Order: sequence, then C-alpha cells, then structure tokens
Amino acid sequence: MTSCCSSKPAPKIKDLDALTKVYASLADPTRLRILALLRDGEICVCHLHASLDVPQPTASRHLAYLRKAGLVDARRQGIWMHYHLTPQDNPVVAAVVAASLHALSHTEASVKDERRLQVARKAS
Amino acid sequence: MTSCCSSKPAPKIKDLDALTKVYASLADPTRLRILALLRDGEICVCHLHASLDVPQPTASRHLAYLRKAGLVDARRQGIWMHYHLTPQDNPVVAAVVAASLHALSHTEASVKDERRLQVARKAS
DNA sequence: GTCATATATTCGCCTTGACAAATATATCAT
DNA sequence: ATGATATATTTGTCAAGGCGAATATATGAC
Repeated sequence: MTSCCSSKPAPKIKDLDALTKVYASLADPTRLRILALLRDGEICVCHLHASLDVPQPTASRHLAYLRKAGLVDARRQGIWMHYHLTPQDNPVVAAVVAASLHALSHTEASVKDERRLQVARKAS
Repeated sequence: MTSCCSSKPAPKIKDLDALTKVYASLADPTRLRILALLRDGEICVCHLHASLDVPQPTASRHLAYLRKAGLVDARRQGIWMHYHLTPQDNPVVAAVVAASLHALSHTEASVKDERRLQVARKAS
C-alpha cells in the first residue's frame, strides 16, 4: 500500500522468522477481531472483552500474545489498560498488517464487534 | 493493492475462519519460501525441495497443506508434479496474499532460494 | 511383468498454543 | 490496613501441526 519499492529492492527483513511470527499472530480469530477493533484507536480491555464477548482472561492472553509479537502496545491510565496498534517501522510488515486490517473490515464479525463497541462505550 | 473498495464496503467474507486459515498457512517459514518461489510461475517438486534444501517429504507435506488451504494447485506432467499459486477470486484474500509475496521478495532467504532455483533448473 | 524415479503418506515423538477455571497482581477508595 | 475493580498469569488438559524416518504410490522405461 504505502510506497516502499522505490529503487532496486534490497532485502529489509533479516530472516523469515519475523514475518512468520507476524502471520502466526494473525492466525487466530480472536486476535484478528482485536486488531480490527483497534484499527480506529486505543481501547481498554474492559471494552474489548465486552465487544468480543469472550472471558476477560482470554482477551488478556491474546493481548499479551500480540504485545510480545510487537503488534500492539499498552498504556496504563489508572485502573485501565488501553491497547493500541503499534506503528510498524518496517514498511513491508506495515503493508502486511494493513492488508490484514483491510480484509478484516470486510468481515461480518468485525462489523458486529464494532457495533458492540459503540454500545459498550456509551454504557461507559 | 487491486481495486476493491469502490463504493460502500460490504462484507465479502462470511466469517473469520477463511482469513484465519490463510494466515495459518502463512505462519510457517518453509511454506512462505515455497510461495515466494511460486511467485514467478509453476515449479516441480524436485526443483522446489532442491531450492529449499529440505527433505522431499517435508516439501510434499507443506505443499499438501497449502493445497488444502487453497493457496496452490498442482498439475501432473508425467512423473512430475508442477505446483503453482491458485488465483484468488476473493479480492480481499488476494490482497492479503499479494502483501505476503511482496514482503517475501524483501527477504534474504527468498533471494537465495531463487538463486538456487536457477541453478537447479539449469542442471535440469 | 521389473526397475528406477518422483511424489505422497504414515508413524512416533515433541512443541506450541488454544481453552476454562482458578488465582495473582495492581490500582484506587476508604 | 480492607475492599472493590481491572487486568494478568498460572494450572491442567487437549488438539494441531512440526520433524525425521520409513513406507506407500504413481508414472514411465524396459
């Protein structure tokens, strides 16, 4: 998506393991739904697991996975943890993530999740 | 990459499982290397496992996985099986695969694999 | 038919990661 | 300090899938 291959393409990823790890992170429906929700900005865990309708420990586990994989970051604000997408410095990885988010926006599940997020936020 | 969101984006993927399956297929270094090699056209298994420097059963196992996932197809020509990328009819999935192939082209491993493929083909 | 070559599958063995349930930790209010 | 709420981690269990080694299958030459 973003400009990347301006001149002769030089290898920018040392090994495949970085890419493999990203794809492993994307190979779970709950994690995909989380990423889709985070597309528009940060969300606290309480709203996340309410929107996804999964137990709170499940949401935490997947968030920890995504954090270790470098796809999301967290910010503490009092009692709440707010998660957001990590800006990818590697343009190639960024394109992979962008394609994923784009695909997710075409998903029924994500559309419904977003609706539930609106509701959860209004009930704040 | 390809034009997709012309008007209001309507959901085109019934559930997340299709996407999840694609990402699970991409979450293995050997399979990523295979897809990268297939980018320029079909290749027979013998050249594939020679270029990848993995045992033949390993290559076959991953090819079977990719075939089941709908990412590659095979064509028999006498003794040889030629594998090629399956054209994705779903534009959203196609974009995901395209992003993957693009990322792979920036990978040292794939560059080396391609070189080995040239050698293997010349030794035909 | 036999033999050689190309490809696919099966069999143990092991690691990763999913889940539910329970428990632990952190922050704030009191 | 206690209690309440928000989040994270541990525990036990299970299934998916990785590998190497061996075996099975398919095609063509003879």
